[in-house]
Amino acid sequence: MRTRKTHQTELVMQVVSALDHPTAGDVLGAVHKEDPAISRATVFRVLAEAAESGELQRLVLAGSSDCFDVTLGRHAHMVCRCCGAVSDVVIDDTAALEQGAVPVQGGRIDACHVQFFGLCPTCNQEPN
Amino acid sequence: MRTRKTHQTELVMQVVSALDHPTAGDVLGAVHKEDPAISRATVFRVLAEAAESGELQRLVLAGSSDCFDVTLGRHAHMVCRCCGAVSDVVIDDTAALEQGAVPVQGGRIDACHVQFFGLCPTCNQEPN
DNA sequence: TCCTTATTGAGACTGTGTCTTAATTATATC
DNA sequence: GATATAATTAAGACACAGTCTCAATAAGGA
Repeated sequence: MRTRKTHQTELVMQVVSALDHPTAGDVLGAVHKEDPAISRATVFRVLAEAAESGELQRLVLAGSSDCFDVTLGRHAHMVCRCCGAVSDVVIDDTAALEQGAVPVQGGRIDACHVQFFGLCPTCNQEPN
Repeated sequence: MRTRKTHQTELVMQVVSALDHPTAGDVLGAVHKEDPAISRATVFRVLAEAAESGELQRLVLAGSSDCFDVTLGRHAHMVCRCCGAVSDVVIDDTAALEQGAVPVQGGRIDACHVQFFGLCPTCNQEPN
């Protein structure tokens, strides 16, 4: 757990809140606009610790790099197949899906991860 | 499309069929037991091309490196949270889930990716 | 057998994420 | 306000998965 309040951590957390589902790289870019002296390791470390402590949610997505989300409640995500943007999706409970799932070789299912692909609002309105 | 039949491609495809959901690294390891002269680039390239042509399915999973599957039909996968092994899971149609999904910021949902986590048969039987 | 060109091997390169270590600095205590 | 100490940081090495380039090799048709 983090015991001291530092300029670096404050800035990272502020930037994460300001951006929409940023990757660590996105956060690093935005942080560097404010203070280029902050190191890459610090940004990755602060994000990892915030995710660890539950202050943020780390989104581990198929085919994208990890994103960070300030919305903590259970919800799913959509990855735009045009620009890669990640956005929130409200879904029904997946209990039924999990109930109906049969592990062919056996074993036990614990959890279910659902992720959508599609077009974000911006790309959906473009002529292509 | 591949027009020539080579020793390297034959060995890679044979190894993929023999293994269960191998990663490119797994395939490389197994290929090297037979012929250490085959290069990493060749293994990655052959796998990518086979996936591209539909001969194999590339599984892009959240939190794991890509795996290759000789089973082509639509099915889901379970990742063992103990050993990381990937195994097949038969699931119900996800159309209902997709129907009930609401993109909070708007946009359009195209596809749905479902992935399970749990214990593979082996890890499920261990005392821990 | 010879030629053409598809395929390969080697290794550079990229992106994402982690780890190590010495230097810095936030905060408690005086 | 000054000092001590231990948490935090900066820098950069490292690891891993995957891609790309390009000269060398070899498959298969003529």
